[in-house]
Amino acid sequence: MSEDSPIRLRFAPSPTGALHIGGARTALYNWLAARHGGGELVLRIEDTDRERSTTENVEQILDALRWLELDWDEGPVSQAARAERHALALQQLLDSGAAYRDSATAKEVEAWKAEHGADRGYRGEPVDTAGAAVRLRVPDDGETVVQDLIRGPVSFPNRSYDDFVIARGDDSVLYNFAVAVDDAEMGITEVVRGDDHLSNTPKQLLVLSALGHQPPRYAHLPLLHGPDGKKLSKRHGAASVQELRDAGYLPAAVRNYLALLGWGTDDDTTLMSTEELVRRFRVEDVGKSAAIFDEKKLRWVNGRFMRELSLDEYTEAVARHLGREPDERLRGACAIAQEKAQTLDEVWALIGFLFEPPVNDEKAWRKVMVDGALPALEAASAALADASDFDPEAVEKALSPLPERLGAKPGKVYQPIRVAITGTSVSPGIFESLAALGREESLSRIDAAVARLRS
RNA sequence: GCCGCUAUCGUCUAGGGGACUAGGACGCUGGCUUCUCAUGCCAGAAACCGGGGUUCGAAUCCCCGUAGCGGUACCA
Repeated sequence: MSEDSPIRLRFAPSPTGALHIGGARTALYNWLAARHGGGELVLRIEDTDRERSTTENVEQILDALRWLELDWDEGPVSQAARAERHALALQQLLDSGAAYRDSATAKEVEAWKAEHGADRGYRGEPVDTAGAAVRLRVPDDGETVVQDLIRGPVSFPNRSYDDFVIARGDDSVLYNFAVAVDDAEMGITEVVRGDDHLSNTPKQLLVLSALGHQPPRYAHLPLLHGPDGKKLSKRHGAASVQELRDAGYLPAAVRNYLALLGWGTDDDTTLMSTEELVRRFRVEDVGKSAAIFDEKKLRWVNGRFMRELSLDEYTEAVARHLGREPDERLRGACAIAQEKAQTLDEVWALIGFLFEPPVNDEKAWRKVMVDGALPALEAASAALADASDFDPEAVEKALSPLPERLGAKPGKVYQPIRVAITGTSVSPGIFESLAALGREESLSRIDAAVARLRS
């Protein structure tokens, strides 16, 4: 990259629905490259397909970007809104003869190719019928070379490309034309996008050259696949950014994990703050091969980020996810659960008993409420009733003599208490859980369990 | 079909001619810690797609296969 002029990148999603993980990674890489290089990021919405480009779809993408905390310096600019600029550029090519009108149908193009060979692109004859599509003239000789930051030079023989259509019969322009014009006119210096665009790049280069524009630098990112090795889609679980949010992942963890999909730094750094990501990221270091999205590793990364949050940040995140108020009660609950959850979604299973009656886990009851449970609960009830105080330390002090006194292993004493107060066999530490529940409610739940065991 | 891209543990990757007995991370297995579940710590199993070259020497460079993926629309 040249050091003298500021870089300018763009993220240009087409609003065909939710922002998928692949698109999110492309956005992230653009953002990281812009921030790393002290450049600018433009958000452009590729909405020239008016059928699919609804305002809801655009809103979804903006939402996803905001949730990921990826900001942009300019836009969102609508590609469709730049139609006059496109029309001007189109006219320029028509006037110079670089493009021409051709009324050939798909069938006729196919027939032409059958006649001229499979590796030969279609070449049409100009007609002056209004309402005919506009094609760009592609040379028969030579090759068009994409200087790719990730792959190096990639050359494509010109003769294998059709004189491709750049505008429909109604003169509305097509993607490969609009992109080339917009990138040039918006002063984009680096185009960082998915690998699926590599084969389209020569077309954009041809348009740029016909228009007399300098091309930007390109970087084509390897695609993301699902666990089955196929292109990532809804079938693969959390495939969109909003699904990631709903599953209880933290934006910073998602950024860290996504950055690692196709890019690595040294041989032993995995967990990175966003500042560190910005500092270390270079498009040139992105790998060449497709990566598989692995939610297991995301979960681990997320768990690490969750545990590093301050209690206030943690409570805030949990509250937002649960749709509750981040009050003192929730804060106390979070304090005893923070070490145990990998996603925000898992927190409720751990702390729900503090806000609701015990759950009804029959399996846990049958497993734990066996011989010895009744005396243990009776003894615990008495000890807790007599406890001097009810903070975790006092509760522990009251309960810890019980196993020895009853001649039982600690688990035989604590598990029945756990099932009595939570209804299930998994919870935060038993002393902390009792203290958080409070003496009155704890005793009432333990006594209810005693009553049920006696009946 | 044609044009193109890619190929290291199950997964993400480091490595770019000798430092490779191929390193790290997730996951997995075992152990320790332990009131459950987690966490944390320790240990272990686990890979250079195949074949030819080039070279004293190839995971690394070249060629050919194979496989996967992308493009090939008056979609983006």
